[in-house]
Amino acid sequence: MPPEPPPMPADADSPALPVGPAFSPLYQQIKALLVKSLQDGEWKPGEAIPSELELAARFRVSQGTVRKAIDELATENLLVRRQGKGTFVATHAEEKIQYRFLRLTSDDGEATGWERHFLDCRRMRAPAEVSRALGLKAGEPALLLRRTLGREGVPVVLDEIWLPAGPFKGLTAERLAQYAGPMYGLFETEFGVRMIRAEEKIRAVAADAVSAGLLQVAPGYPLLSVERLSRTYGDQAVELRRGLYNTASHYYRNELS
Amino acid sequence: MPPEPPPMPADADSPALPVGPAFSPLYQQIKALLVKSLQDGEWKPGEAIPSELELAARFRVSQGTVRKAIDELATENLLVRRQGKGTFVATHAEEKIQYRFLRLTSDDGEATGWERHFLDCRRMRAPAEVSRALGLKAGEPALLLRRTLGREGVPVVLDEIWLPAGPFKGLTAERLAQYAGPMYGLFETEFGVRMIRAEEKIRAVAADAVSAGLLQVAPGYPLLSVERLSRTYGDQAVELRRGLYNTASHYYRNELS
DNA sequence: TAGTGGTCTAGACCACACA
DNA sequence: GTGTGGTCTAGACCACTAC
Repeated sequence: MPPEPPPMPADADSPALPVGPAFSPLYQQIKALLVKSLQDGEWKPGEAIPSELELAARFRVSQGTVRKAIDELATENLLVRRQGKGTFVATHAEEKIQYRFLRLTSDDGEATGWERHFLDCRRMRAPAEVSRALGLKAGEPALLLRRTLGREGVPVVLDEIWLPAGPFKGLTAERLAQYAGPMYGLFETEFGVRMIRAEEKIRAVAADAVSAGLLQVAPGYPLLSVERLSRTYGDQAVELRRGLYNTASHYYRNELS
Repeated sequence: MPPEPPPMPADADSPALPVGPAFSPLYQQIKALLVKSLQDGEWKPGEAIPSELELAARFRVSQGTVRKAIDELATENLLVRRQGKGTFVATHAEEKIQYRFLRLTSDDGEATGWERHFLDCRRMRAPAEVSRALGLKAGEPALLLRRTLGREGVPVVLDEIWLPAGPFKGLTAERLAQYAGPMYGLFETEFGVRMIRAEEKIRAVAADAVSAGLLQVAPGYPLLSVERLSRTYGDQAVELRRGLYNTASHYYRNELS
């Protein structure tokens, strides 16, 4: 559906409304069309999208307009540009930097990978708070997954992960254990769910008995509580996760500007 | 100093070096010139910089090239664009959103301001760790400032702030107390030090006796420890701060993508 | 050599703010 | 109305990658 060649504001259909004119630049419309193609699976994670000139021809706009749309999608990490090669759909699998969303760094800047250990994966009724966050209907089932991440035999992270049962039908701890690479990579390739962005709420809490046992610390030990709500295209929430981090030899890094 | 009008790569001066050609796009050079003008104080925080056309004429490049340079500085929060009005130097003072770098949010989304209380401001020899972070020479003096931020009479944040004594000569707790607005605003207007970006390292810790007293919690209570290194132009570190946050009814928010 | 993204230009017109 | 930033176009050339 090519938009009108002359860049006109979407014309007001109702003359005396108090709301704004809802003007939308062409490149924003192109951007929305690109997101729709991503959402519809026209291009899959890791694949190249058509070249800028092809897209310009398809949408009947100039290359510069397509470029601006892609630029924004690239800064939002939906796309990745590679000079001389093309523009690619971002992916959590096959990435050099694994665990794109995990902001935990070791005090000594070592780069060894994480030792993963899946505890269990149960299907159950979601608590009201989880249902609300994930937009589930009352009584709709969810999956509760627990796992740890460790370094040199010592557990550092304990994650409790809530997922809507529908899109993740067939997910088991065994399946996760045998998949090499980050969890979000498996979600992409096996369930077609792509994590685009997330919000985290961070607090300091005292370890309860269960968490203390799993993280090998004393009850009451201060832990970082990281509550993450992850979203896919269209800002739809698809994961609620609560991580407990032992920050004795790791820290959560953040950059401000 | 206008760069060469023909956009040529800075020509290789050493033919057989294994290093790259150090090609730098024109708009990056313009960007560097703009940063230099900011650093030299040609335009002060809150002021407007010249229009894009003026800058294009000054640097002998097209408006589009200036635009791209400004775009990047705007996304880095060094400049703020306001359609129809101009482009302005970012400031911590006179901002609608005060405390630009404080990522602490109340559980109920209330927007009441912070109650500030300055405890003391002492000039002293900086510990080695602080000297290293701030790039001070051995024995060079520093200021140690302590303060709390509270809501409804309850302290929530305890900050311990290290500053190089030189640039902040004359800073006292009294002066801070009588200044309305965020501390970084005063740093800008009174000392010409502008905080541009910062890195934070976040951990969970147990309250020690002193902190517990000041934050009105029991010793051992879990607190969020936020260590912030703030930088000014040229990535020079100018502040090392350690905040202890009571996250009983507040959380540190972060967005991932 | 061909194809991709990256840079740069020049000019037109639009949306917004302010006097 | 004038000046500002914002959008859009068309075309040229450069840098990088792969064949």
